[in-house]
Amino acid sequence: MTLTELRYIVAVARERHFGRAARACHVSQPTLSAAVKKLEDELGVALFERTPAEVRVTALGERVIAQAQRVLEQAATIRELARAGADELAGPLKTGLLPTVGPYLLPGLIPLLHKRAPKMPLVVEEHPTEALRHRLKDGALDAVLVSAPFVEPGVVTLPLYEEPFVLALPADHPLAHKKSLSIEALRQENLLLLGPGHCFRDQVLSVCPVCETPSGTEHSIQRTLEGSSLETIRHMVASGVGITLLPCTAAHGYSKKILAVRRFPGEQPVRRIALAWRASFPRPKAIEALRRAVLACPLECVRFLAHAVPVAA
Amino acid sequence: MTLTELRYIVAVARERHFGRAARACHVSQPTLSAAVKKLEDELGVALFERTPAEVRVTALGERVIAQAQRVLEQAATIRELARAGADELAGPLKTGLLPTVGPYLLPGLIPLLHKRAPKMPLVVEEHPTEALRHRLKDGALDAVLVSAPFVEPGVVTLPLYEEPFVLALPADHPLAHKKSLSIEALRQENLLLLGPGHCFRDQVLSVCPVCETPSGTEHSIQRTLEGSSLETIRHMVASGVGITLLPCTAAHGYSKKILAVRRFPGEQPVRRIALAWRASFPRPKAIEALRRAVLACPLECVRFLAHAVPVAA
DNA sequence: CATAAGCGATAGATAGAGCCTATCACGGCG
DNA sequence: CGCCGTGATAGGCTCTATCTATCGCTTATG
Repeated sequence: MTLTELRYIVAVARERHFGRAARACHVSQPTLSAAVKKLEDELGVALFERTPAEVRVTALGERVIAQAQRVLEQAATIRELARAGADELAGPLKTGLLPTVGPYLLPGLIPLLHKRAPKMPLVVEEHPTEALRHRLKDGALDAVLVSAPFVEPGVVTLPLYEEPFVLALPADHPLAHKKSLSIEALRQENLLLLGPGHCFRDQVLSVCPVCETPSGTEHSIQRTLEGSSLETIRHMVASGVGITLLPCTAAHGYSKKILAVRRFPGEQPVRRIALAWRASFPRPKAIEALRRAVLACPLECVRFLAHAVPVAA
Repeated sequence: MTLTELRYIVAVARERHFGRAARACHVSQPTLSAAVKKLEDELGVALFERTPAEVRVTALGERVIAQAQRVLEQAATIRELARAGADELAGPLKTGLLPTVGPYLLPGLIPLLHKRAPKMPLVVEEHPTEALRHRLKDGALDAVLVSAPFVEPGVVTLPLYEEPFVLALPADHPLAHKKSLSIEALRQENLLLLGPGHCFRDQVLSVCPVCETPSGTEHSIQRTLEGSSLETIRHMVASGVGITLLPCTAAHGYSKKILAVRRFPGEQPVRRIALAWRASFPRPKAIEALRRAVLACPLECVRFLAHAVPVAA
């Protein structure tokens, strides 16, 4: 039994005439006759009674043809489903990003993407790098925004922008007004840090000066704040608890009279935010739309990498 | 799109593995891969995301496969319909017969046929010959029992039995006891006749003697009883209104003290009852069952023609 | 009554679809 | 680094869906 054969018997039943039915199906009359006969043989029943005057549908044929029509309708809805879903820019895109990225990127990204791909809602999750990696691999996420390097077999990674780290400190802190600023100057400062697992924490530690201690090398005086976010740390800095390094996109929002933000001179510490997706993900246009939307985001302090080349691991 | 392809994608979705799905479908893995790809190309969408670790069903794929399952179920119903209807001895057989046959044949025929083909109810209509002819040709009836000759293009006719005409008359009628009986003796009798359109009326007239009248040749004194049946005529004969000729199967039922029934000696007038059906009717076994059931009917006064050969016009 | 026309079935030929085996490319794993 | 398992690809074969041409039957018509 084939869908073609079902189309043929429905046509014959409708036209009550093999020749007309064949024309309606755009095949020759022998083709249609043979197909009908083949189906009748396969089913072991006569669907039509051929008389010289007319083609009559048997009692059983009526039921079979009604059912065939149902099958054809259902098959047609498959095509409709496909047509409706053929647009890669339709349907939710499951996206994951770092907690140190989301709050500062999404407010600009979401409206942009909604304008460019209105039928593609962005479903967003925030997780640390390793959770993002895992959820990307097992299909829970379609795309992730992480900090480079991000190497994973079967995953394509594409850097989107470089984001300098800036120093955030209370407005009345001595370093807020010192002419020359260097990383070294942080050695004796009380540095507030995100909890372990946050890649930004590790990046901060890797650029900060270390100090000698009895137990070996240690970083400057620091307080790790478990379960906190950049936002809470910023509030704490503003309230005078200590200083911190922030991605530049996370530095704004406080009055300068309370919170001072300073760039480092010369070669600045940076992180490189990259977009990553499974190489096999079947909606490349959705990825591309997301990429372009990120590049168009109003992030004033970052350096966009519009012409970076995707790298597959 | 083919039903085979739909089967394949459903299997892949179920097994989440091309190789296992191929085994489940009893085809090689490349065959299945190619078929899935062909369907995806035709629909213009990706149904599966192939990763080294596993095969993932896309969001759209989920919907397409659910729909495909529905299509396959509906297609399976066609097979079930056909299987249930493959028995030619199942389903009603639309049968028509003469009003002068039905009341005398059916009481014996129905139980016999019900025993031999329990799943084939006999749907019965009584009509005059021409109405039967018309309804047979246009498919309203599948088989008819008529009086031969019955010639019709595309229709096969097969005589089943010969039925003598007998004389019915009041028990106190002179002819009821006369030793020698001949058709000629009816010349002056009051002959009761069915209305025009009944073939039996014509058959009776064709065997009865005619008498000369001023306006030409006419039959013996007769009364045509419009809208009547053999039954009513028989009652009228019993009540003494006149005499009549009856098919022998219609002669029984009255006490001999009231209604006398006499055969004619020698060559008897007869009618030949035949079974007729469209040559193209697709249930020959149903016709054969009906034929055998008629031949097995307890009609004591008829001569069965068990070995007659079907004749197509 | 013979001829012509209409219809579905049949015959023979051809192109394509479906299927196979063998092999490749790629990632995972010891 | 080589081996295994996966799905994709290549090459070849068979079957089938389709075509054109024709037949056989029935009906309409001169």
